[in-house]
Amino acid sequence: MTSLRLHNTMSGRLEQFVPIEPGHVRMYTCGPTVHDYSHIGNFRTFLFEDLLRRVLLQQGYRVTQVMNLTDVEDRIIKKSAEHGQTIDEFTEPYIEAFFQDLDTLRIQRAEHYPRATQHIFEMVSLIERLTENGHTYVADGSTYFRISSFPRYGALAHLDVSGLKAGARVDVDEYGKDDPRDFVLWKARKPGEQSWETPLGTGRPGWHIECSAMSMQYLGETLDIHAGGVDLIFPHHEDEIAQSEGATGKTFARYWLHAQHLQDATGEKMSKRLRNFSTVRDLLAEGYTPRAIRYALLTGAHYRSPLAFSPELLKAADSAVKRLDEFAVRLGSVAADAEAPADIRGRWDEALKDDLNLPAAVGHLFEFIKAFNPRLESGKATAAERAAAMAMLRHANLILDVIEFPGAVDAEVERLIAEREAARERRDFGRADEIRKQLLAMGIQLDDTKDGPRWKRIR
RNA sequence: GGCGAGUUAGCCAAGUGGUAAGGCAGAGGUCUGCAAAACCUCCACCGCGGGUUCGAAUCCCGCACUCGCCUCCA
Repeated sequence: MTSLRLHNTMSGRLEQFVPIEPGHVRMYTCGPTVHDYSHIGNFRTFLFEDLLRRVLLQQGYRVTQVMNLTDVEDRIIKKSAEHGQTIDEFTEPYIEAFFQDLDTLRIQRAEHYPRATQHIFEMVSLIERLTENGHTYVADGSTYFRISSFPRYGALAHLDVSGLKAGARVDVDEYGKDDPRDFVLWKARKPGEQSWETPLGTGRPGWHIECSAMSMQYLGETLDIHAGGVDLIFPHHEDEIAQSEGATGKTFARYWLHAQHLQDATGEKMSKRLRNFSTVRDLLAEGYTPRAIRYALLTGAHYRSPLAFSPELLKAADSAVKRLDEFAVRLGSVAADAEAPADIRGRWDEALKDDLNLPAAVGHLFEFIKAFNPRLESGKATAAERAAAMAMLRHANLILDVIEFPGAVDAEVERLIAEREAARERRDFGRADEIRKQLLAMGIQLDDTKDGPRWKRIR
């Protein structure tokens, strides 16, 4: 029995996970910028966070998760203006779509989904604290964070920021920073932009400050876990650390977890800019099932490895998921109160506790199924063994959430199957085939086995 | 240029010292009125070259290639 180990970006290694408050995990997960539909690359990260959440819950922790909705930001300002809409009018459909997609992929809801626009005051307060601590300066009506006032800057990304001088890749600033590496906390209003009147002046918050302000409001000044995609490590999370710790003097987050990117089939990062992405909606329209998408993104690779997304991956996922369904069907109806076999359950749990190694866990699960099948086939499996196997399947499904277990017996279906068996008995195969077709139309696939007919729902 | 990750079968992928999990696809087989499904079996010289070791996919050195970050980005 070992405890949960997680890879901490800050240390660059696996660490035992121990929350500040025993039994309770406070975690902050960076959410979507709602200027468009999130693509499946975004959802890979959200699925990784769902995996993390479920494993923590299964470990017996109470979890308080916060996921922000970034609803004020350059692209949103620009697009809403183009559409002649307020920020809220513009973002609302995308926020709705985001929650729909979460449901489609069976991603568990976080406890809080704070919106940036509803926490302007908290952000302003935080900036004021930073000013009191001497970390800020004002230029052209905008407030900036002075990197040089925070020596630890660069620790998370393991970047030597002294080399990050104004050079090839550091943007020529549009507002007038003292040092190109500094980042904006509060942006002065520009003509035509939606803005807020605050003690800092009329304007809007910079991108990074919302996460610091909202995480602290809902979770306190030190978080157990902060998670997101790898691309957020720098500068976003680095800036969050500077802002938060610059204000509080306390460690901002104890464990930093980052999911690797989803790539397109050619191995390039999936991104809005490259236009090489699909949305959940696209894939559904192409006929892929939600659970195939979920399974593919969740088990296709360990969360810290890049994953190349392709139709083959989805098809493989679809087949694998159906094989899990099939196993459940073959187990038949069993007692519901059984316990999973200790060995397979142990291997499954151990894999997950080893930095959420779901691909390995799934490997163990299929190994178990493979070994169990011959016993089912030969009829040697006892009722107790079948019940235990079913318990294992249900245990795994607490994480996977893709298996469709056989439903309750349907009287009409049973009647038709009996009628078909009678027809087959008298060798009236025309009638038998007719009934099989009728059942198929009802979404029931009938398979004849040597132990008699077996049916399952499809779709 | 700096930092980091990676290179395992047709595809995806686990595996950090004891002679390669698993999934998908493929081939063969069993079953079957037909069909479908299911089940079984088979399918890897672990990027290349050195080295350490009784023993290396796993450790060390070198090389090649890929990807990411260093700028908005899950």
